Amino acid sequence: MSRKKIQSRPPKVGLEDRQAAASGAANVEALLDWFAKNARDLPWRRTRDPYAIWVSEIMLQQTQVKTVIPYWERWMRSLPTLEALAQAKPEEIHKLWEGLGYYARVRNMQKAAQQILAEHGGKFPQDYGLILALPGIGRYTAGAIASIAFNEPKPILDGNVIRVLTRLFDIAENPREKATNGRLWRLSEELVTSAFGLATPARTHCCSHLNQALMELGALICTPKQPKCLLCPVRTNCVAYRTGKVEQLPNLGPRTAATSRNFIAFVVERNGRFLVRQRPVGVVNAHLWEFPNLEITTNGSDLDLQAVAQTALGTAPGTLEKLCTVKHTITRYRITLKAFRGVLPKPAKHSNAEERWFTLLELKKHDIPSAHRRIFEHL
DNA sequence: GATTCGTGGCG
DNA sequence: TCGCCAAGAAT
Repeated sequence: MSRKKIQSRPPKVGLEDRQAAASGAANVEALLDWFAKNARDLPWRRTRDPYAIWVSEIMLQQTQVKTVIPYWERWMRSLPTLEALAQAKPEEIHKLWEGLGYYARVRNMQKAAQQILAEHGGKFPQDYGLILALPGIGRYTAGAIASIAFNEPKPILDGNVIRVLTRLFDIAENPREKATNGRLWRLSEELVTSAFGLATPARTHCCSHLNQALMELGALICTPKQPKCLLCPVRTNCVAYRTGKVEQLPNLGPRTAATSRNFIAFVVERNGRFLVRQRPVGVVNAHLWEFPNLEITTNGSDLDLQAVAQTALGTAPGTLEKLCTVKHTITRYRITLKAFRGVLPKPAKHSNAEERWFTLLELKKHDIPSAHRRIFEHL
């Protein structure tokens, strides 16, 4: 014991967090008890299969639980094993992902599955460093899989945990700044390490449950607005609660403002088929199919529709009738997409983009970005 | 470190 | 309606 003091390396946890660490064990006990009674019955909580947990974690990146549930269930029915994913056709995995967004996630997942087959004999690696080395897996996801599937004492830090910890320890600095972010990771590590020490024969999932408890608390109690502090298991230790600053945290700073953009899309038909193009690699929604469209900079009142059609299609349909207007937001752009429908007498002569004429049935089977899928619903 | 990558839920 | 935000990663 005294040897430890003699070593006297700089403390991993800063002075400001000494007190926090001291109350750590109490917080961990309270969180584990609360989680045991209040955890939602989510489908991926019924398994400890690392593959199934991995799939859930990738889907849950920047995506709400409610949205993910049906996707996860469909995915696990279609591709129940790592081998199935590794061998699946790219079109199949894209279709299973359609509507979830961030499509690089699903391509990275298949790459990782193939890598696991090649390098780890098809067994999902248990070692944190090996998990972290897989494509599409960063520090958060590696920690989540290591702790949830294998009960390893690895920390996690996501939007929920940032909110819980900045409030619990009254951290007013911006969590996105490097120093503050590092401090939050260390606090998270303190908690999961403390949980690891509480393992008993009756409690064999301490790290898994502690990490999930932090996120569950953020999702159910320690919410961004109108947090339910009176129901919080750690409110007596929560500095922001005691000082009435809960709603002011976390301090994430200003967001980049949204800008408006306008697009015109053309739904052209010929012999019962519709013209679509595949978006090239390197742009938003790469690989997905959409109706030919063009961004316009005018406000639309003095728009020469035939000229726009000429540019977008290489030829102009005789008549164009308005089909629908779709509004959607993608990252920092507020997009208004006006769709017009027409018949093309001759084949459009065409651009470099991959181009097809699909029947409605074929269209339904392909991966289409959300905005264009809403146009499709009007057909 | 700042940007980019989608989409939908919710107040 | 509109802005915020969600089990982040890659570049």
